[in-house]
Formats: sequence, structure tokens, C-alpha cells
Amino acid sequence: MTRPDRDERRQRILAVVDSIPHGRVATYGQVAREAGLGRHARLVGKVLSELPARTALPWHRVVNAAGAISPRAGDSPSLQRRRLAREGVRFTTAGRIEFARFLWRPET
DNA sequence: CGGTTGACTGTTT
DNA sequence: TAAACAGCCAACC
Repeated sequence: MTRPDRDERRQRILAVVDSIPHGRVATYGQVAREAGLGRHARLVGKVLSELPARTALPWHRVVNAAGAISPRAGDSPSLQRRRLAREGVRFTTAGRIEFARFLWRPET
């Protein structure tokens, strides 16, 4: 089997993000592994950073391994936080998400 | 071909 | 608990 090209990797990543259930979160590394891309957490971040602003994809359900919203170049992460809060995802006073309650655990 | 970048992560201070 | 460090690797230049 040939190594997936750039577009295919991107498509796999987007498909995984799209499958994260409402009210749950996944880490960048988790998305990469689910997409069959091993240690490409950073690639996941790169792909998400290029999404159009109006996308219907639930990109806000992807957080870092510390359970926090990763800082990014442009705007503030408050939008992501609001979207998660609206889905019932709670944050600790330290601004972290409790994986014990909200981490997505895909079956099989 | 070589160096830099980065919505990352696990380990060590 | 938090910051620093080191490892990571595709994408870009």
C-alpha cells in the first residue's frame, strides 16, 4: 500500500474530526492516530488552521493533550471555549477540560 | 539538499 | 502545578 499523499491525509483528518460526537473532545494526537497517521499531531493542527472560517466541521472539539485550548497565532481561543461550553463541556478553574468526563472514546 | 516552522506531546526540572 | 526541554515530522522556502 502506497503512502497516503497530502490530500488524502488531509481528508482522513477532516473525516475523523467530523466524527467527534457532540459534547466530547479529542486531542490532536488522538485524531492523528484515528486517521492512521501515527505521530502527526502537529499536522492535525496545521490542517485545522487552514479551515475556512465558516466550515461546518466541529474543529472546536479538538484540544491539546493537557486538556486545554492550544494558543494560536491569530485570534483568541474564546470562540472555541464558548462553543464547547454550549455543548456542555465544562472547564476547571485552571481552564482545563476533565478528560475523565469529556474525552471522546471511539469504540473498536 | 538543508534549515525553519508549528492549533503537538511526553519527560524532566 | 507549571515551565522548560527534547523529540517529533510534514510542509515550506
